[in-house]
Amino acid sequence: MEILKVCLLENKRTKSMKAEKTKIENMKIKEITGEPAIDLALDTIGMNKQALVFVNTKRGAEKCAEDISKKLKIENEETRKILDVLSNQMLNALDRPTKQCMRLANCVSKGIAFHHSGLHSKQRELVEDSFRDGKIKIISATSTLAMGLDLPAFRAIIRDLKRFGHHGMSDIPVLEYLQMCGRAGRPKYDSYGEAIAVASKQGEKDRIISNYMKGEAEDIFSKLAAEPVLRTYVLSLIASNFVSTEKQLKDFFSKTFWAHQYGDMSRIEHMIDKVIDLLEDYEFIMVQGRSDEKVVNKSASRSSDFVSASDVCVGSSGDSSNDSTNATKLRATLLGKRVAELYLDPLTAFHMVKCLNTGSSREKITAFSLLQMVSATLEMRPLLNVRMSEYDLVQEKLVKENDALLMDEPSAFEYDYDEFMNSVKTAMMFDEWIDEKDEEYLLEKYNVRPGELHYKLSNADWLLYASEEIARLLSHQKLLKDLSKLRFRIKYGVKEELLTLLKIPDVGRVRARKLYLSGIKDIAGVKNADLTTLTQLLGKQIALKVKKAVGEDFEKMPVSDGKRKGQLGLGKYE
DNA sequence: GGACGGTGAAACTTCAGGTTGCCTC
DNA sequence: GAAGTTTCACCGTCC
Repeated sequence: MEILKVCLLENKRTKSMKAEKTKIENMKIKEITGEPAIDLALDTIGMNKQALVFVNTKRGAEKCAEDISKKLKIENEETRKILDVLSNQMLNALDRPTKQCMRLANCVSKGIAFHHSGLHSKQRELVEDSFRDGKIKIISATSTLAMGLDLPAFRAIIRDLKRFGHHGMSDIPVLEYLQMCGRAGRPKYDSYGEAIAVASKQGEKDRIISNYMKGEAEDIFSKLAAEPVLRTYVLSLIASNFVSTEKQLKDFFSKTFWAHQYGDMSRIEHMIDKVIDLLEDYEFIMVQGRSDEKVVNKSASRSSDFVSASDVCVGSSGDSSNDSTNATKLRATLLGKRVAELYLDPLTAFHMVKCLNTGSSREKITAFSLLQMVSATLEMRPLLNVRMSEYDLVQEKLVKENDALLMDEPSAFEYDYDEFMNSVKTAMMFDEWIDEKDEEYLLEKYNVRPGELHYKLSNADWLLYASEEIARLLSHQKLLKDLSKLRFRIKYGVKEELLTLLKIPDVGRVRARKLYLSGIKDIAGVKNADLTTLTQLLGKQIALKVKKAVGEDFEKMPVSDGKRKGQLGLGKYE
């Protein structure tokens, strides 16, 4: 078991502390830069050990890694070669290196790396693996690295204990602090480890000792208290037939940790009632037998959406209780059942239903209108923020696409107007992605790092899939093709014209575009193209595979390597 | 006199992380 | 709240 040695290092940046020497309990750290976190990292390298430095922003993680790497010189030729190879791998992880890739590659060439959610997953894995191999000595990271990773870090240097939140800068939770400390001295790698928190002044030092080192971890609160979570689970319980009456539903919640913590069951019941009303209004559930039963004006065609009682009710249909809530039967409609299966917040699903109804009555809808529809959901948050300098640009796009939008534009004075504008900007970013703009362009224009981009893209893909499922249930056949095409374009980041070529294995956005620009626009074009042309465009191996995929196996036939002089191989820079 | 570059102050911007579906177009 | 980035005004130099 590891022993945590928890120490404090005073930050000498503060003027009042300047006269004081940097001190750590039982340790002397050589002052090189005056930045405690950096000096500690350098000291760790001097001990031939490894460390993680935890900071509160992605930018901070990058700068910290850069600052440490600037102080290092790799003298051993063999080590330099190993790091150069690694650095090259980091640089070429994407089709085209971004500024972030170059920054990471530079740091890695000195054995230092940064790690945060903005990194591409390939780079993140490479960083973690190289730290385990001992090639990387220091990782400067945000809290991504604090959760559950088993790394051979002798030290966890916690530089920042504050983070920007909903109410400005605030202290990180004690639980998170403990998670960070727990990264040091893992049993597999060290007999003990050191967790070091950096304080900027005496007051902060005392606060860290009392709040974090001697403080107790926070209580855990049930997430059911959050309305989106509650309505999702109420629908889910009904749709999965886990409950079929109001009484069963309330009984279920009365036994949850939420009820235990909240105490006041009558208020909880009131909240559940509100959610039931909402779900009924949305036509995701049917409520029967309630004393104040509402008359919902449903069209005859819509009634076919409901699952029959025998389909959805659990065996309690013969329940003879006299209790009024027990008599109130809850059944999910087909639509409600699917919404629950898709794990969507009912509010999001209802927003989609409204938008898709609007879309189905239109002659034509654009990709942008669907992208804005999914961008305006809770699931897509946090959205890209519209800066003051970008306001005109977003407004211009809005004017241009106004007729295409599927939701109503809120008034500029409404509370959610800013979020609406943000949804337009987020949709603009997706729109540029499917217009074949690459990661570097999107990083420059929208300040979205590759890792965040791919997270947002997979979110958009999920929401578009959910929209497709809802459109299918609503019989909006016309929209199904648009949605499915858009999902494909989001996945690959391509214009519509490349969709056919992407069906060929080993052909992604880059190769498809090369083929298209050379006049090879579809499967027939690939069949008709001679192997030499394909080899010049894609390289020999891929050309053979592509030919094989369209039914022509050249594998055993002799073929001339049609590579032009100076042509690159099938690397990422093609 | 105008273009250009350097400098510093002021204004502005940004700030962690990442479940859930299905496999088809 | 703080750090980093962008913008802008001002000044000096050069042609």
